[in-house]
Amino acid sequence: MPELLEVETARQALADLALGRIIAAVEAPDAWYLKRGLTAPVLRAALPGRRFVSARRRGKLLLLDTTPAAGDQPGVPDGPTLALHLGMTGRIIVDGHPAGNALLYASDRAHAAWDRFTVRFVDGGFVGLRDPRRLGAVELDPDEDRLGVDAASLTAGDLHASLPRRRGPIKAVLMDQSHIAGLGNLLADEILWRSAIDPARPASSLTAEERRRLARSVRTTLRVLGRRGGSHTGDLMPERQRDGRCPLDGAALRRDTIGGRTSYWCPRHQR
DNA sequence: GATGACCTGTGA
DNA sequence: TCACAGGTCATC
Repeated sequence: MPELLEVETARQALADLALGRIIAAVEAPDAWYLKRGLTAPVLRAALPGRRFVSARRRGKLLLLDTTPAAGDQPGVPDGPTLALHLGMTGRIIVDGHPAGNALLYASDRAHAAWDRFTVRFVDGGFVGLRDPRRLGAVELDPDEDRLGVDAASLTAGDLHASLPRRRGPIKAVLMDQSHIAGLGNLLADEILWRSAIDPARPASSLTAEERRRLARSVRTTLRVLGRRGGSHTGDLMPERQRDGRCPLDGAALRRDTIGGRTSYWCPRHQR
């Protein structure tokens, strides 16, 4: 479950290790993995000869900008932008080393068949996307604005502007990538638990004070769990099971489907 | 806005 | 053996 924090770890690895190296070849053996009309021949025409010049992230989407053409000096992004999505079980591999910790719900083994996409460099190294479950994706020049504000820079003002107009459960709104980008199921549950807000509450029913509390909780949760090592290090995580109990007050946690996802929450202090 | 499909490894 | 994990998209 790579959420914002895991994708950010991958972004840092790419920024540290993948920039400035000349691309030699692209391997895209799984056509289904290429989205929005992209094909392997298009990639092979677009990338070799260029270098990655910056590694960005918007929500859960990784973005690698490239230099204009072969021979041009690195530093000026003017070529196509390669977008990588990790889906549920994707991991970035740089020169054979996986970026970040092993994922929950995903095998930590390496199968050649799981290498869905690889960019090889002239120097012999490579950047790869390994994904057992095939729920990730590769795009070229994606529409970045289909994603909302990145959760890492969310402000109370953003929530004041949007939540009063939204009817759906607050948890579904937090996970709507076109509204706020980067939060997945685990982070959303942890944030709402820390905010003491019932995940099924209509977003429009939150008071201004609750919106402020929620925005603060998004920042705090990302910072704390980021330091601990990822989305799976939340206080609520060990109790995400049947018969789980609230780490705050000991109440029996509820397990409900909210926003289409399994949600754990405390009916005593989340209101 | 809610639901099911996609995909496949894992563990009960 | 089979429910379940869940990010995203198509469809209702």
